[in-house]
Amino acid sequence: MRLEKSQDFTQLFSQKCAEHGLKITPQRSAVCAELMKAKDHPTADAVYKRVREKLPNISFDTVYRTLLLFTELGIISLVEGYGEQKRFEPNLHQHHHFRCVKCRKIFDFESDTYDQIAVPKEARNYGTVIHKRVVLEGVCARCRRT
Amino acid sequence: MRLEKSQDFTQLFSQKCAEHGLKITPQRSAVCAELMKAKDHPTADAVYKRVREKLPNISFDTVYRTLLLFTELGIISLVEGYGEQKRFEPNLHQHHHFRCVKCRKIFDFESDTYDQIAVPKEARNYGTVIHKRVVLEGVCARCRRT
DNA sequence: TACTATATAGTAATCATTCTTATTTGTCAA
DNA sequence: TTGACAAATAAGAATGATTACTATATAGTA
Repeated sequence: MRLEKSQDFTQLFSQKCAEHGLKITPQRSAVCAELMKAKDHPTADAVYKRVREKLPNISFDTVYRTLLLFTELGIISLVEGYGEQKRFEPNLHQHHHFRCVKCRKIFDFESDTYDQIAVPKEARNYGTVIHKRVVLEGVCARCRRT
Repeated sequence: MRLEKSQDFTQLFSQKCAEHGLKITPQRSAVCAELMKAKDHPTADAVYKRVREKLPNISFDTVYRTLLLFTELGIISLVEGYGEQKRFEPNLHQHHHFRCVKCRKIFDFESDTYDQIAVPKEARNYGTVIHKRVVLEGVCARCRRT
């Protein structure tokens, strides 16, 4: 059975805090509550603006730290790639990416199967697709060894 | 027939410069030459360090501008996502992304077909896959209208 | 309630990116 | 080949996101 989002969050939040001996503060609860409502992929600044409606004195830093903490705890995640330096892609041929989450290296690979998969109707409704890529995240062989 | 990479670049570079009335400078040629050799997905700083071996007086700014220019011209591209503010993902269920290249909005969608596609052998050799996501880039319906 | 480790606010530092300006340099036409 | 000029460059400053620091406040617990 799939839990409701609000249950997911509240449950995960208290569970993870307990597990890691973290305090449940009004700031953390407020950030948690906003994430629960979020239907988008907010930046730290966006979350800060929303939370401030409830807790006008909260600092940006606290929101930011809390978001990173929640990411560590697995309550939320980071959208792949964002928040790092620009990276340039000299390979213009259609290909896909394996990204190492440890060393941040990106490996290219080609796959006819991936190239051929159709764009689902739901996605087509969002707009015109220019480019399609499969992004795999994981730990590369080299990082796995160390 | 697939062109050699060096042909791609040199050809594209002169062609695009001519098309757009851009000057062929030693700096641009040097950046172009480095990209031609690159087998990775370098940051601007990495390209700068490499180019400086040939042109010790080149400024970081010039390398940076040149990379962005080449991206505009379609000689290279940007790896999707990198170089922007962190974005947090409150949706933990397996899903995929449609990203609008204009307004930068990200739309989630679910797809059993996408979930089920196997990881190709080549990619498995790179390391252990933790997460798999299809990233579609395009122009969303709202941006298309304006 | 009092204690203590943890968390917070406020601010400063860092890093990537972008902008500004004075100078230099390709390109093209004479 | 030379001169004119638009375009490009170097150097450094400005901006914006992120991270670090520190004194104060607070949640959790005995």
